[in-house]
Amino acid sequence: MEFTLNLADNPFDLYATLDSGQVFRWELRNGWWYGIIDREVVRLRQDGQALTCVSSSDEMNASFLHWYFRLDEDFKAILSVLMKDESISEAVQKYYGLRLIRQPVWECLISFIIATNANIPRIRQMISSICERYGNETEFESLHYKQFPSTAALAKAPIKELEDCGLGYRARFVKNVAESVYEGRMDLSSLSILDYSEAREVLLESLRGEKSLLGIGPKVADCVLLFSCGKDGAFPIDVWIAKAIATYYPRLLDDSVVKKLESNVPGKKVALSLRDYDSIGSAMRKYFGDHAGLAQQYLFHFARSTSLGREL
DNA sequence: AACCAGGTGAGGA
DNA sequence: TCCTCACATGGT
Repeated sequence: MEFTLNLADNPFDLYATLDSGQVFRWELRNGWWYGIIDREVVRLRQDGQALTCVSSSDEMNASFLHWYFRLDEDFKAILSVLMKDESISEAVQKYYGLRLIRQPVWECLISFIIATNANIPRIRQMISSICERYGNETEFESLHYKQFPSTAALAKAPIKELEDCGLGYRARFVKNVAESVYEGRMDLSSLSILDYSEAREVLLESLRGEKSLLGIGPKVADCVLLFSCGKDGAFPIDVWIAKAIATYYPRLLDDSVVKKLESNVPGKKVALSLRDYDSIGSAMRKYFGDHAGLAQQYLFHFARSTSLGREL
């Protein structure tokens, strides 16, 4: 299947979108972005207003791609609400057309468990390793690609093997969550139906009683809710966003929270309580509105690309 | 060679 | 409920 979408005046930046740290498996080769969405291999390229898609499956059609990249929304209207000050406006202008993606929830959940306390190149490496070892193969244009591993494959994987994929101490979290999903104790398909706080409860609380080693905290939960469950108000707070907020938006936060963020000097780490974390999320939703999550994604990408990390 | 990375859970005040 | 610390490992 091959087709070309005309983006017309619908702002879209394929590169920024796939390079913004929401997805970890897309690769740029010879001018094409190669990716695997569920079972299907796809290659994409953007030439101005034209977005060309080639894949082996008829399911990878224009309407799916619209859904996946959220091209059917009134993006300009959403952005105009977000651009309330100089800081966010600069970030939006720099990566204009960066979109949130609707990615498969299982892959997203495992990916962001793996992402804890690691940098993006290493996250990509770890995910690539588990796909290589546990993923089913798909052929495309006479090359072989690996799908993201099934719940069964990761649930049954020995912890030692997962550690060998470079996961380190994350191995037991991945196996534990995989078992929970595989055995039906955690229902990922319910998340997009529930509202934000209900869905968050499912991720954070559903297994607390029986097992304490889960690996899903508020940040991982927010990533899943934002990047694959359509909870547009979710506002994941990682070290980069914490720096960005301390720099650009201290006026929106309680003094005590600002002090904690500012005390994040070399050698120390952000130690936000759940209460503080949630208060920041609420403040940002109040300020940016229902699409605060998109603002978060621009600020994240912007913070990482500037010298924010070194200067603070 | 240290320090850091899309954080979280355990344990103790 | 909050704070501190360990955690595996590779990037910078």
